[in-house]
Amino acid sequence: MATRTRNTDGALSAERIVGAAIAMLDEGGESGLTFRALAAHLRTGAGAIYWHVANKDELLAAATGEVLAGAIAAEVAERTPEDAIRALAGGVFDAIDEHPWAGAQLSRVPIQPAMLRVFERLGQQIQALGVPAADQFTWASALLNYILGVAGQNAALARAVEPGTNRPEFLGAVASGWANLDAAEFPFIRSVAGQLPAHDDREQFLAGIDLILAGVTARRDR
Amino acid sequence: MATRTRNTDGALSAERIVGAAIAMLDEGGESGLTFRALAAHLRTGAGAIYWHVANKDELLAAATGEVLAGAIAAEVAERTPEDAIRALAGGVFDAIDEHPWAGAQLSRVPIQPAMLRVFERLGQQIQALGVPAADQFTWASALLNYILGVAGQNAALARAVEPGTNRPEFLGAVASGWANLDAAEFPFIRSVAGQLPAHDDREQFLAGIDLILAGVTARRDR
DNA sequence: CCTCTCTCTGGAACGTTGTTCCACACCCAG
DNA sequence: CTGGGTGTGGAACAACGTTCCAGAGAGAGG
Repeated sequence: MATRTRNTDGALSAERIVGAAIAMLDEGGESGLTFRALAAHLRTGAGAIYWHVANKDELLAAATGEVLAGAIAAEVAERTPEDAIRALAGGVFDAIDEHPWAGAQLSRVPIQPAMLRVFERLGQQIQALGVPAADQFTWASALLNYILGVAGQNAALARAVEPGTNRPEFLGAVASGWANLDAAEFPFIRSVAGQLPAHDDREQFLAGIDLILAGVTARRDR
Repeated sequence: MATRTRNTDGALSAERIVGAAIAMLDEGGESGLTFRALAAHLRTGAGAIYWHVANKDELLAAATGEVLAGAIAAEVAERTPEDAIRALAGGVFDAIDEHPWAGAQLSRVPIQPAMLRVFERLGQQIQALGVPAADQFTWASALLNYILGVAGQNAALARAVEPGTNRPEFLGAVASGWANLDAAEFPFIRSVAGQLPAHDDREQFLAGIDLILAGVTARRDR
């Protein structure tokens, strides 16, 4: 019944473990987080970590939730529902752009607590837009799935680029590959290859959000 | 210079390996494919497989490409561009719904050859819809990312449900969890929880496609 | 003050994985 | 007949997530 907290300064805790995990994931990517390296980084053993964290999946989920917390905490209550959705989606994008491993996690597991909050916010704004009740679930899910798709592709790109080259160099190589595809079979991809290296990911992501929002208002007013 | 093919009947080949890999992935999910089990299934050793396949990533990519080939081969040249996009997206959905592991692969790696063909088809129909040149790349990417997001979530759900329960039972449990969330914080999710167990994934996916297409025509005619 | 117990630690050990290595069989060209 | 390239399969390696366990440390109760 007594105070069972023995938290001295240097003690292990779930928070310290998650924090160290985030640091290692940011530095070494998804493959940079192992229990051995994490234990070494915390100057302890692998077994001690399991006292505070059930397994690696839970650790990844906690790290992703932590990284997304900032994007979710942002206030709304201002401007239009469209702007609120844009701000929320942009915040999520910034988080997964800064921590690509979190994007991979989001698109790999079913909806987890942090993303459930995002879904709730999206749904509330969809409701505020006056969408018929029968369409709210489907249209909010469309927004969520689009966000998750971008999250996964962002992480995939980050994983593919990391070796030695930098991003524009990598995209330039992909673009020249696209430009050399068969002209009869890939006319569209050849025509857009030039836009690939210079395009702004965040801007393109938000343009997709706007496209879906345009569909929402068009269908609602049908 | 001579015919260097020694292909007798029981010999190993990349095609046989990919075929066996697909069978094992379909039966045991993403964790059901190991080089040892694959070697045993093919009555050979793990080392022999590496003569025909570079590594596991390449094997997964080939298996995913094979599974998507049918969806890509479907003809177009009929009806409206909207219908062509719906048919293509529906074909991709059917493939990843039947082989969830392929959906996970698509959302985990950068665009690969099979998906590049899907992107090409999407872009051609976006062009056929009369979309301004400056928006074609972005809007086709929006469609692709939405498809990839659904692919990833489908795979995540399939991985979460497999233990012993079946799908409606699992979704019912998730829905009752949603219904018991805090009323003040999660009004939207509580209001849509009832739709979760009975909803049709394919129908909802195509409704999302329609939503984006509505945005395309609305923005185009702005 | 002693001792019991519960929390927490850290390193060894286990089983499995992807991958590499290598000795060896097979078969066609010379 | 014989050499070398093509293909095979099983042993071996390094790394991983996870489990196990002996024990340190501190507070509670006698």
